[in-house]
Amino acid sequence: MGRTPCCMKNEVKKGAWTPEEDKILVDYIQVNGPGTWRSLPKLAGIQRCGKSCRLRWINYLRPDIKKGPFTSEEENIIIQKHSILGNRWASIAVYLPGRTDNGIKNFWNSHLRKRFASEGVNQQENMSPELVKAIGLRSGTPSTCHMMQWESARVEAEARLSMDPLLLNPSSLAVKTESDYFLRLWNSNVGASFRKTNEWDGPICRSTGSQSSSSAMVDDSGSGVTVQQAEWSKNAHGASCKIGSDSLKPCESEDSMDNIFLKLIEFQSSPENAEFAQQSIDVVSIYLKDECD
DNA sequence: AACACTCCCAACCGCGCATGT
DNA sequence: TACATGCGCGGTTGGGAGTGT
Repeated sequence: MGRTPCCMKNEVKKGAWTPEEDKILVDYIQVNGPGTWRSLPKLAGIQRCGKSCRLRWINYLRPDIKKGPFTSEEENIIIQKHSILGNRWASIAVYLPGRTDNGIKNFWNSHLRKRFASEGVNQQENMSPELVKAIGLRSGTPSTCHMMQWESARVEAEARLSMDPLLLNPSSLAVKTESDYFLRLWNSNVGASFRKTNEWDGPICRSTGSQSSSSAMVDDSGSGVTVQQAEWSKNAHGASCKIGSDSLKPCESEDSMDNIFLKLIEFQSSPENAEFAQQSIDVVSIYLKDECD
C-alpha cells in the first residue's frame, strides 16, 4: 500500500516563493486561519502543495518569527539543549521564541556542528563537554542514565509549560501530569539533593560492583572526600552515610534514584509537602519499575 | 574580470505518528 | 482492526551570495 501523495505534483509549482505568492498566503491565513493545509492552496488560489504552504508560513511568513543572526545567548541555549535533546530541533525551538526548528537546524549545521566536531564532542553521547562538566557526569555510568532520565523529564515539563501559559498560573495547578511533578521535584530540595549527589558521583561513586571500603570515597586524585561532602551526603541519602573518613558507607551510584525515593518518603512526613511528595513517589516508582523491567 | 570554492538558508522529501472512518 | 488522511519532524538538497585566487 503506497502512501497517497499530498498533492498532484505536476499541478503545483516548486522552488522559491514569489512576493505575490507570499502575500496571497499571508492574506488568506490572516483572514481565515490555515484551516487544513491540504485544502488551503485551492481555497487561497495558490499553485502550491499544502505542505509547501505550511512550511513557508511556519518557517518564513509567520509574524512572530525572529529573523537575523543568532545571539550568543541563543547560541548557548542551542548548545545546551542540543547536548540534552540531540537533533530534536522542534523541541529545542521551544526554548527560542521566534526561532524556527529549521532555522536552528541550519544554524547548528552551518555554525556549531563543525566547531563542536573540531572540539571533540562525544558524538555518541551527543553531549557537549561543557554539559558533562557542568552536571558532573561520566557517560555510561548508571547515574548518567538516571540523570538523563531526570533531565529528559525536566526538559519535557519545561517545554510543555512554556507551550501552555495556563500552566504557568499557580491557580491552574489542578491540571498536572507526570512531567509537572518532575519539574517541581527537580526544583525542590529533593531535586537539589539529587543534583548534588551526581556532582559527587565522580569522587564518591567511582567504583561499582563489589565495593570494598577502601574503594569508596576516593576521588580521581586519590584523595578522600571532605567532611562537608560527607555531611551533605548523609543528609541527601537519608542518613545512610556515617561521618568519618574510615567508616563512610560506600555510596552506590546505582542507588541514586532509590535514595531519592527514600528522601521523598521522608519529605512526605511534612504536611505541606505530603501531597507533592506522594505524587512524586508515584512518578519515581514508575521510573524504578521501568529500570527493573 | 572570470572562475572556483565555500557558506548559508529556503525549500523539498520521505517517514512516523495521531486521528478519523 | 485496517486503512486513509493530515500534520509535524528531521535529513537533505539546490541555488544564491560571498570570498579567494
